[in-house]
Amino acid sequence: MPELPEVETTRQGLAPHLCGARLSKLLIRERRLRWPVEAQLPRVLRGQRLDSIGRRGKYLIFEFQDAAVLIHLGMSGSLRLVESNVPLRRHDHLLFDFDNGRQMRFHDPRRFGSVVLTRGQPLEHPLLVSLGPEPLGNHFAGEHLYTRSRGRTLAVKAFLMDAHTVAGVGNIYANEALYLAAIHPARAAGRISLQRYQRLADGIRQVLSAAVRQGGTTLRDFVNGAGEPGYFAQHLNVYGRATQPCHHCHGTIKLRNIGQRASYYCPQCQH
DNA sequence: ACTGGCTCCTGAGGGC
DNA sequence: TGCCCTCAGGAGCCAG
Repeated sequence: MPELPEVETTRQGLAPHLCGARLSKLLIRERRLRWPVEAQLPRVLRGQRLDSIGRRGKYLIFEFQDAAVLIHLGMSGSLRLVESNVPLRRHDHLLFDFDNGRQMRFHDPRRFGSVVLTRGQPLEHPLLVSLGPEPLGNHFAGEHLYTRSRGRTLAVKAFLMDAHTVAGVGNIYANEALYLAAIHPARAAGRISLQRYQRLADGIRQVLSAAVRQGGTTLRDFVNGAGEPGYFAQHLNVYGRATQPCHHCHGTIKLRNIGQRASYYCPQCQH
């Protein structure tokens, strides 16, 4: 499942090979993604130079001269650079050919991902404009979490995973950050002190930046732009470790559903 | 304004 | 061994 570190890993892998190149051809093989891929996409982008690849939360922003493309990887999506003579795989839905000979393939078995065209300021697009702060940016701190959570009764883990609270913190890293901050995932968001939220913000930064350094977490099939896996899985403290011993207290890691999502935690360490 | 539930989809994995 | 069934999971959307 691509989360922020996997998306950032993808961005860093693609940018050096594609920025500055012109899109020579775009083939849409399957337009039924989260939203139907706009039929005009190839016509609008053809011949345009790719100026940059940015990221906002889990959205990648491909900025061309006169338009931008927002790509979300959903939970099974990936973008890979290949030689154009590499055989197509099932679920290779979009093929982007660039004039430097590179081809980028959007692959997504479950089709929860999206490829959206925007002609205006990408950051003002409805999908991006109301996102919370970037967790690895300069404006993210415990004060923000504390202020936003006053009066809220939902579980802190669901609060964290809401992209309007903070952008890009998904299930794996929400579990890990709450463990680092010793906060129980089911605790009501509005009943956590400023001091504990500061510790949580630190935990989020810590776990996300470590995962970016490791090239992301490969659980099942995540690969970067070159088709390589990430190595953060071996640093996970709780995610996927139900019934195994806590690294801190040696108690047993528990699994339970919170907000319809698998939540892993140490009942002894987290309150 | 919040909150929880539904929805899209496929492949992995468990049960028999 | 192989088939069938269940279900996870991001996040937009909607109803209460």
